[in-house]
Amino acid sequence: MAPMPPSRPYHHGDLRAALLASAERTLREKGTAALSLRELARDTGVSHAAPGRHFKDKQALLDALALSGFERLNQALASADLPEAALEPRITGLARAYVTFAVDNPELLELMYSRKHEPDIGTELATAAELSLGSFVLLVADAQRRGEIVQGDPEAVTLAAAAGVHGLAALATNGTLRPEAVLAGLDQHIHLLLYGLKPR
Amino acid sequence: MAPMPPSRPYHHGDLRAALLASAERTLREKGTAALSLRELARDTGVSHAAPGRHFKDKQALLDALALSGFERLNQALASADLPEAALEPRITGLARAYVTFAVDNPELLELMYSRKHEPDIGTELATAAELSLGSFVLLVADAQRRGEIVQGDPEAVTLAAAAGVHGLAALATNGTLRPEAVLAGLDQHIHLLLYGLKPR
DNA sequence: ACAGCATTGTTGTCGCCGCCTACATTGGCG
DNA sequence: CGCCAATGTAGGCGGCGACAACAATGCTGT
Repeated sequence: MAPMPPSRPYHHGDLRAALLASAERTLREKGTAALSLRELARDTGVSHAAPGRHFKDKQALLDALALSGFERLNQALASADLPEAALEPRITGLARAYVTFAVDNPELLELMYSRKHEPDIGTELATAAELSLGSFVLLVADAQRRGEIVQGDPEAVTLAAAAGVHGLAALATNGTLRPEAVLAGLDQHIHLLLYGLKPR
Repeated sequence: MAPMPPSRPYHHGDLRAALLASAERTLREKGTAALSLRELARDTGVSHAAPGRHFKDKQALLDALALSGFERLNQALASADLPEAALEPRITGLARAYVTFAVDNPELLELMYSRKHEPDIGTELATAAELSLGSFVLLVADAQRRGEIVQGDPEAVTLAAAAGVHGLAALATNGTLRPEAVLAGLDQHIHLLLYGLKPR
């Protein structure tokens, strides 16, 4: 019998993208710990060393995943922002977009914020991460200009908002809180953030 | 030549505790990823299978580490709480204790909140985690009784405070923010939390 | 005292992993 | 059209987690 002609050409065409797609699928289904380059290669139908041509090591693949995660998160935040809206609906929308992304991509979010990235891509990742905060920075700047928000160090004000939202996302993601409960209580949460815990 | 008599008796005495101590040291120095049962065994001077007698698998060891982490965190929070103090200094003290623990034990904190625990110890861990929130629950209850804090669903109010503090700790821990900067801005952060972002 | 047993530690092995090197195939450029 | 860089393959190395079979030890009941 003549050997079957290979159904797939020797060169894959876009192995890098295929690997990233498969990796993200595995990440979503079985978690970061279950991600192995060899299994990834098997799933993609290439040899166990092929991924090494596109990612110098496993961490490089994780970095690439994290980067694409930030890109999607930033896109989601940008789409959700309503620069013309009043403060409360605007920040609520941003927060909802952030928490929704977190709940939909818990493992990816953990990866994005895991403090173990290669130094070089680290700068690229840091840029993307700062861009995520960018929506909140803009919001605070606009609101301060309109007098809708307390004056004072914009960085501190932004941090207060971002930390609250990120903390909520983290607690919803790591199983401490039920994601639906967090999303359901989001409006109230933002209200408390804006009006404070002290009675007025 | 007669073989050297073993300097250490065949039975270690308290291998479990020794493993946990060594593991936490490694965790602090080289991170979770660098934790291997075999290296742990070597460092402790036992065979590579000995840890298996005390932890059924690697996850069981991680669970035990996380549990001890919660115990120390809860102790730190309990010590830092000043039930007689006014709201703002009291919550600031708690927040400082929480963030300080986070900054001093970043890898451990990540482990504590990693959503990958064995189901059985999971309940034990969940209990310990709820205990951590307990300090904040108490604080909110007291403050509501004294009228120092907004009325309404105590759970929502507690969550607002806890999410803010946890988010701050997370951002300080994962490299997004400089830990010193977070600790330095903590008083202001708590003030914003209490008085809100809206001008009064 | 001591036999029997559960506990705890050891040795050896299996399969999987990440990473490396040497080699094969391919596509593109001069 | 020939050469070279890019991309994929095959094989191997050391380390890992898990398991099984075996050995040393301490405990307990009589």
